[in-house]
Amino acid sequence: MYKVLSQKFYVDNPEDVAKKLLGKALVRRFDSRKVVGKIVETEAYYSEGDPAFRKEFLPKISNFKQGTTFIYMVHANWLLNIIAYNKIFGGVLIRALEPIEGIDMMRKFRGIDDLSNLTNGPGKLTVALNITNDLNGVKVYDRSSKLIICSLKEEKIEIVSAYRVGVKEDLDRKLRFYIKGNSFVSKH
DNA sequence: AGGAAGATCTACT
DNA sequence: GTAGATCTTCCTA
Repeated sequence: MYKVLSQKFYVDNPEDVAKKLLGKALVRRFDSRKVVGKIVETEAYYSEGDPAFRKEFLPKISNFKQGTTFIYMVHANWLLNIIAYNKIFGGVLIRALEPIEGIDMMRKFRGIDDLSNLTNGPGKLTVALNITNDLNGVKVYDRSSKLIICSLKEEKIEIVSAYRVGVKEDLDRKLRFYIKGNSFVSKH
């Protein structure tokens, strides 16, 4: 049902990968079950010329290949990024999901029932999929990983571009992308 | 030891 | 929808 995207998918500008990831499935595998969400909101970050990029991370991650995860803590939340770049090193922050499968497990991990509040934010979705530090550096293009990204049935979507959320100093470019009309987007 | 960080929750207008 | 408190790890001194 889910087809894993190859590593090539992530060899591209963060900006383009961020757009291409919309509508794809983020799959969290457990021993016998899985939790799946459709990616509905992303943001692109560049390691150069981007004030919002946290340079102090660079020494640790600059050798990360395209298609690996980079997970870090901000304000008591684990945030999930996928390394993606062509020339200039960068990544894509996954900001929101639409729950597809394993919704009961998401509810359990989040400790709440409200479906619309399970995965509509970068820190919420990591809780809902039980993503923490120990999934840092995982290959999302390897089907044996605990976290993978797959294609879903093609759907026609409209992409909205916007300024990034929460960054202290943003660029004069719209690097946040989300699926128009989707109710799981974190901020409209 | 202290501060910063790309967020979330709650309690309001 | 905004404002303020608080969340936890990591980095710098």
